[in-house]
Amino acid sequence: MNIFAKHLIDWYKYEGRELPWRETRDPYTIWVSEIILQQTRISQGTAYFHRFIEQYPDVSKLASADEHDVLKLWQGLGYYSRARNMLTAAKQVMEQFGGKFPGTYKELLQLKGVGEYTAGAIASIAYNLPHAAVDGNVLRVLSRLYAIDTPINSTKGKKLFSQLATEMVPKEAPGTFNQAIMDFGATLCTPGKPDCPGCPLSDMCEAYINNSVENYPVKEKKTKVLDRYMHYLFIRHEDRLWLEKRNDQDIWKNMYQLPLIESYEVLLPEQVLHSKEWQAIFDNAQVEVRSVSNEIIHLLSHRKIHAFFYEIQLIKGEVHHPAKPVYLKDIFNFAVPKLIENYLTEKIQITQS
DNA sequence: AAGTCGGGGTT
DNA sequence: AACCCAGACTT
Repeated sequence: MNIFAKHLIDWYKYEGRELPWRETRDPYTIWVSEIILQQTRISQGTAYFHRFIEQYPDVSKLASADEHDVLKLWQGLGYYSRARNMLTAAKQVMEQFGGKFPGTYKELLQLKGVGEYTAGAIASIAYNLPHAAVDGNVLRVLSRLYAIDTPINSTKGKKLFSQLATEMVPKEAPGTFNQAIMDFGATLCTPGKPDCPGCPLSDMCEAYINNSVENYPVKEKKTKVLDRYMHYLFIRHEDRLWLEKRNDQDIWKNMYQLPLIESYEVLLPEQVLHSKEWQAIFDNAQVEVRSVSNEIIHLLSHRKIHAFFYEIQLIKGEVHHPAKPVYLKDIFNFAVPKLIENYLTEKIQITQS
């Protein structure tokens, strides 16, 4: 075994974290944990992991689930394509792999939502196969260890780091090594203020030797954030509220929301009330606009959403909109984006107090 | 190769 | 405000 792997596994033995999904070798359970933890901190994902395994204890249960139920379970976690893809993948396991979770790296890669990282993680942790699992932690650790300037998110960088990681994986303990290097990156070789004095690899770390640890890893690009303006209509009539399902190829696909008037520039309430969209929705109906919320900023990784909530009472007439009236007592059964959840939670509390 | 897709914690 | 988190998919 190479010296890096030896030190990392030794460190892991004493400093590694105890995590729920480390108590099993079941590939389904490990898969669930890996998908949940994509771009997600353990502190945020753990509760979702427990609820997911409780509701869908095996792949056949998940395969026969309703997509909306899975999205509801995923609500608040973000990157909802993960939930939709898991349902697709579960059906793949039932149909293409006869209900048995695929047992090789190549087969794992065929599952929807499983990329190189996740396939390597499952293959190594569940099956002890010698594949690397290169996540953000591994990129950081390797870039420092070898003082590599190639951007980690460039095509060249991905290939290079994947190669390095694969060479480092010891055939004796691939799963243990992959979890060790990830824990090491998450708790010691951290993005800011890494604990170099307490690091068992500092003697061999090129970046530390050059006193340049903070310069690694190198990334190219930055995502530019676009503004979107969402004018949500909280339309009430007696004990019902209008909700619609988002179907477009867009954020929050297949989740529910309040009827929406969207613009790509700032609109005053006066302009919303006189917009074509508004006129089309309410036509000859009689409504009262009870209130308009302040601007609520909802930040996503690549969008800045400016949201406004219009509280509208339908007095009489019809609402011409694909949205359907649902009973207020049922609204929390619908999967909604965090932005909507926050508003509804606050609004219903006020309504009931 | 660049853009899309969430939400939350840390600095 | 910027960065990052057990990334993958689409264009």
